[in-house]
Amino acid sequence: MNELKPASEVTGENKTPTNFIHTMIEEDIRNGKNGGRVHTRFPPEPNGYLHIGHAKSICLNFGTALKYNGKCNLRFDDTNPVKEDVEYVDSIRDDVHWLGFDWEDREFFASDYFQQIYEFAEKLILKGKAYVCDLTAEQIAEQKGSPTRPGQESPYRNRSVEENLDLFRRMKAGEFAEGARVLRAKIDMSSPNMHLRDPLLYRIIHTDHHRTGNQWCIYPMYDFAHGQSDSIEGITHSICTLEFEVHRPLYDWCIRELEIFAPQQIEFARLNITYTVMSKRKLLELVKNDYVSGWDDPRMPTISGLRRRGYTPESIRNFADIVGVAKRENVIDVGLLEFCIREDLNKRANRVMGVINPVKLVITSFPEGVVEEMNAVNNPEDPDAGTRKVAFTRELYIEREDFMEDPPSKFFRLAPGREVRLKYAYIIKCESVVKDPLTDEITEIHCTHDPETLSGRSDSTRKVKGTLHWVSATESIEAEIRLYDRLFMGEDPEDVPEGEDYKKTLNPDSLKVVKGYVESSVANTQTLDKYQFERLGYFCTDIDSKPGKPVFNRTVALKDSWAKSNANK
RNA sequence: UGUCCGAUAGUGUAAUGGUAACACGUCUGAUUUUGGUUCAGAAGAGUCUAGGUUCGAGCCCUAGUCGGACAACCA
Repeated sequence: MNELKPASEVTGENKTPTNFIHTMIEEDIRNGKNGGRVHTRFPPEPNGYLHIGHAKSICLNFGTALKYNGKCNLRFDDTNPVKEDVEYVDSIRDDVHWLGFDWEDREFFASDYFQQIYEFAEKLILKGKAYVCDLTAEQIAEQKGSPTRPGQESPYRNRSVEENLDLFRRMKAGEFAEGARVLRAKIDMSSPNMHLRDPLLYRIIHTDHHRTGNQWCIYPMYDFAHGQSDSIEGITHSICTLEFEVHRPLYDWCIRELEIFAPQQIEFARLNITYTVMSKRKLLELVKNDYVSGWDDPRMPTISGLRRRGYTPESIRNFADIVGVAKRENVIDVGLLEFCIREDLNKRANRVMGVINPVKLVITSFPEGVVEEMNAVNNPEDPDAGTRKVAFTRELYIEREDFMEDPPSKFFRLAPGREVRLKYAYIIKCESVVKDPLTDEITEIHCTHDPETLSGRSDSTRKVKGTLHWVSATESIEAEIRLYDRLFMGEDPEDVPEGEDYKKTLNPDSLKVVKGYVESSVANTQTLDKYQFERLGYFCTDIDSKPGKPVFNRTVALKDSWAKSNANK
């Protein structure tokens, strides 16, 4: 079910998500810019796990390349050794791949270009466009001014080319302490754009890099690495999120001063989803402080979390298509994501019966010790999925919510004196209930069955309002069921009273673990197998699942118009 | 008091000077051995405001309003 398809089959061509980026690209192609070539890149920093917002970017970048017969590179933007780690590199590779995209042999690292970028820096120094500055971080910040107030020029701004070159080379040689000096671009301290006020290009960091080890002790800043990397790779369209819009003049400045190939940076609005947070910093905090079990906790909006939750790559790609690409800030209703996975799983997931809040039901008219094999359809949406047998016995479990002693008129399920069909089995009638004398809790429901109504029989045409799922009390297997709800209680977790923190809005009931029973056909279930538990929702086998002791995650519940109409009252 | 960006049904996204469409959501009804699916249908915006250009403006221009981004040796 999750087999990887070639990238060429997964998206692009047939779907036409017309958006402003594609409009721009088509114009570039028409004008013969870059010889009509389209080359994009997905440039994550390996300092955390990818989330659904990255998925949107991945689909955009790889999808765009596919659509215009171009290429898309995977490039790790690893210019800050103190935050980055190989663990993240590996997870990013896995996630992009799992989503269904292939970067072939074009896996790059900004750190691959450190030497080249260093030479770019020397070139700038030689041109008199960069200088070594000895000010402290605090002093630089102070002299930067504010958006409405111009900055002041550094006293080191007019060092000679020779002195700058000498100092920069000694920075590289490790002669100076961390933070002692930086290389700065010489642009305009009174520019209305803060990023043009002599931005930092290089800083000294005496930390081993996950790829280059101790080879370097100076590292380029984002602004002096990203555009250069794009240029080196021949990226034609460098797609990024809105917050980099103000960086674009600097991006262009560097390219122009360096006189190298000029990619075009295009910005789009990042994805936001209701009831979740989408920043690596916050997600990292949730992981580090054990608010969740890890980056792949099924409640996390990470790709690995969604995967473990039971989402399919197809559903996520489709979601990325549906939400569209634009420049205005947006918040997508999490219901749309749920729609996408239901739509996909409805077609693909086999049905199975499982009871997650069991109450015993005894068919008093059915003989003891007899096991009747009922025929069940695996997937009504897919005739090729075939059928299976489900064991029916005198004692069964049904869902506690499927019985009411004193039901409202619109309740179609079981109640004293009422009839329902047991799916794939008989119509039964409730005769009595047994209660715990102490708690008044119903412990057993006693019913009789009508043997003439066996499912599938030509003469079993009697109609009843309700059909219940069930499981044999003796032939089913016990399972751990993990029921997930949204991680945060409020639509916007950031929307908290002054001085409070988004973590205050964490939903204490986002995970409920229950013991349930499932039909024995799933005894040999494998990790990530997906099912629809009839009438309940879509479930997927968790990595914690063991043979004989299955564990299922609820991916998403089925739509429930009954529950909804009740909730509205 | 700065610069940049944005503003279209509840939420998103289209409409590229010709009279607002699609998806999700909502609401009906039909079918259904899943209160699922499917099918049929409905309601819901006159495009932030004010001017202007034009035969004609959601699209172009101007001003304003509101929202966002920008002052990390992060990316």
